[in-house]
Amino acid sequence: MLVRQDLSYFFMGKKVIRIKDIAEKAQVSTGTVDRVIHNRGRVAEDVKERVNSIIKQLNYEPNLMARVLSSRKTFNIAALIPDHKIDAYWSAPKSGIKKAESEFRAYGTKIEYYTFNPYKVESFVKKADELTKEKPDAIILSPIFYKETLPFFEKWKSQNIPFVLFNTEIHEYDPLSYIGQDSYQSGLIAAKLIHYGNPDPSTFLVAHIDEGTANAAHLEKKEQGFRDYFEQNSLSDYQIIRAELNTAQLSSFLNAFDTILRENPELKGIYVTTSKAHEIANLLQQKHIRTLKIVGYDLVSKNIKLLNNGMISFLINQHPKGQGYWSVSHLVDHLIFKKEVPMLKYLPLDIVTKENLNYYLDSDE
Amino acid sequence: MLVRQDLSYFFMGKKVIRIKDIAEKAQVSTGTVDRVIHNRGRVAEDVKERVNSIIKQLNYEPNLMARVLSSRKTFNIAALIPDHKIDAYWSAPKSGIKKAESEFRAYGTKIEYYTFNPYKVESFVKKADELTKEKPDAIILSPIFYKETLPFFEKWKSQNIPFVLFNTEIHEYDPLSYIGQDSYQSGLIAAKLIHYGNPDPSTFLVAHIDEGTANAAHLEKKEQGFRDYFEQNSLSDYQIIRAELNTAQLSSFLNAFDTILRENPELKGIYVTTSKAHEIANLLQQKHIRTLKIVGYDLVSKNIKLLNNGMISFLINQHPKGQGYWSVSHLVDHLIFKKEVPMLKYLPLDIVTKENLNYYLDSDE
DNA sequence: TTTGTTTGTGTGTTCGGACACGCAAATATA
DNA sequence: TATATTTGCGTGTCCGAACACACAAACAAA
Repeated sequence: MLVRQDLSYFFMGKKVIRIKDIAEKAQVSTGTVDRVIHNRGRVAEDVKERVNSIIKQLNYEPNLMARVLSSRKTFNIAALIPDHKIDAYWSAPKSGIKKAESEFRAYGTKIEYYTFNPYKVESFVKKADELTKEKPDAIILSPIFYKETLPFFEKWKSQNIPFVLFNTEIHEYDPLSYIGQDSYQSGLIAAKLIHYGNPDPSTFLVAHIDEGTANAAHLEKKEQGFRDYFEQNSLSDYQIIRAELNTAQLSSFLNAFDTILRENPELKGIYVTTSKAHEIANLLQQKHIRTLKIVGYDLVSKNIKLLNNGMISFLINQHPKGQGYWSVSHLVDHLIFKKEVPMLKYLPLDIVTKENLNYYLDSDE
Repeated sequence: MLVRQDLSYFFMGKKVIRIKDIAEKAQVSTGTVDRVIHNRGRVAEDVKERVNSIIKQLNYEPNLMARVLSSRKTFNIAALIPDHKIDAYWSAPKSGIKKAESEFRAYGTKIEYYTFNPYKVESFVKKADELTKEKPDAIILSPIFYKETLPFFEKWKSQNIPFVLFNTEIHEYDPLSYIGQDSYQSGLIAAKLIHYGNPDPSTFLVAHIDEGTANAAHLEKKEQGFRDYFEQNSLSDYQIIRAELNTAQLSSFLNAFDTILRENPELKGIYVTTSKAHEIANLLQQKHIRTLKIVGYDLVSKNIKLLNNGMISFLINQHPKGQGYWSVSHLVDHLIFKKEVPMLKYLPLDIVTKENLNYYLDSDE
């Protein structure tokens, strides 16, 4: 008969501590140590303290492999996200979620998708209701409807279901974690880029296109960052104007834009705070106007085309794929590995030109 | 007595395949399946085929947790890297390696560091010799000395020790993987940035500072990218000049630079292809020249200071930390998880301004 | 005092895979 | 033919942690 002896092995000169080692040192059984670790009760107070102090002293770190393997739970994560068939932007976060899903599948995570129409509140509420009924172990969502989301937060909170937000930040009922971009900083960057390309005093337009109240806070922060750049650098001879445009009503959109062009002959740059820079760029292309610098957001295909032909100067990439990925990753760290996860994770803001576009298109963060 | 029955559990509707399941279906024992999987021989040919076809058919994916847990090997990885006390640039890759080390410690990886003086070949050779004697399970290195590295590659190759290169690319004796930046593309980007800020025809300087032959290929590629940008965009009325400067001999450096300034009154921008943009920026600051746009590389503290006060317009970040991290990560994927790893990984090129600097300073990729 | 419940602790099985060993049958060598 | 060796396959233990269960002692209720 084979008996491999108890190695209690060493790693980098240090003994690797197992529950068994703690048990021996504390003169109790592994079961007791386990009960202490998981606070499952049924342990005498003095023993508990003794074990805990030994755990601390030996700097015990549980073996995650063994933990995952032995407690073979499956965690159901619900992802409440906008339908990418309706707004292409959302395909990136989804692919990030999918990437994480496949990476963490082995740990027993399962993701159920609830997709809603980003332009219809009812659709959001309906899906959120469905999801809540299923009582998932955790939730990922982009709460683009502020008012309607709050009651759900309350419910999840009371049911102790952790949720992670991405893309859109809501502070109330603190989520486990928020993954997103720093809108204010991105406004600063946009300003820098536009200013850098137009060193002489002129007029710049901040255009909020096609996003109503849903993202209002974000857009405001972006605009504030943009304006503050000029303020901070004492560039008071630059004029910043703003416009809210909606391409749904095409003719009024065209009119409004024409008016802006007419009334601002000194206009040299446009900062589009949403992913709709292509709407403006297309228009300018049709009008054969090539003197305006456009800075926009997000690597959606329509933007990419116009970045490549030079109509758009820069796109700021908010790592939408990374947002999806990290949302899941944080949840897995929390649920499975019981790690502390940061409450806030701002993803980097990448400045994308046609020259470095390739990296961001299929970067697998 | 408790008997938990064999669950052969389901996940997302699909049965999760274990060795046991394969064994049952193939009417053999798990030991046999194991021998097939690991090609340990001692299996009849027909059985082997049967098992293999079932593995394929059921799309068996080994449980990595279980694998790591049961085969409790420790892998010794040797990291051969330049001393960051001599050149600050190298602290970033090292911190990336350390990050990966702590992340993968649980999988049984141990990293031994061999640091050499990046300015002394002998130092490199000595450390490489030491390392080779230790017969590590894998090697990570930045082969900044081309000629001297080749014999080691040969040796490691013959000893079947996989090695990963980062930062500096050498094609011969193909490494397991190369992690680095696309120098040519970064030249293009630099050109775009400098041109964007100087739309009117003028002169630009490509300055190679303080790096001799070690990085020659890289620097050439950068310059080529820079020049090609103007070519591709038919900007033939821009003049591109080049200079190789060495700050070690200070007076000749100053003289050379003065000459350049004197002879090129139309000079509007400087592209520093190394991490030494601060040398130029400092000089210009002393001379109170603020009309030149400088684009350089790497977030070393001296550069950061000058980025923040506006002397340097942009820094291109080559993700040095990520290079270290991904080197280890690829090795772990290969050694432990037996995954396919890409032969080439170009990390993104980030355009850093003082506005988005924060993200890159402690971004934990 | 007897019976029931709570508290404290130890034991044994399991997760999926790796590998050492046992052992019979087939084949080779004497 | 007797003895060695190789080949093919099964069994059992272990990795470290989780958790179900067994069971004695302490305490409470009858």
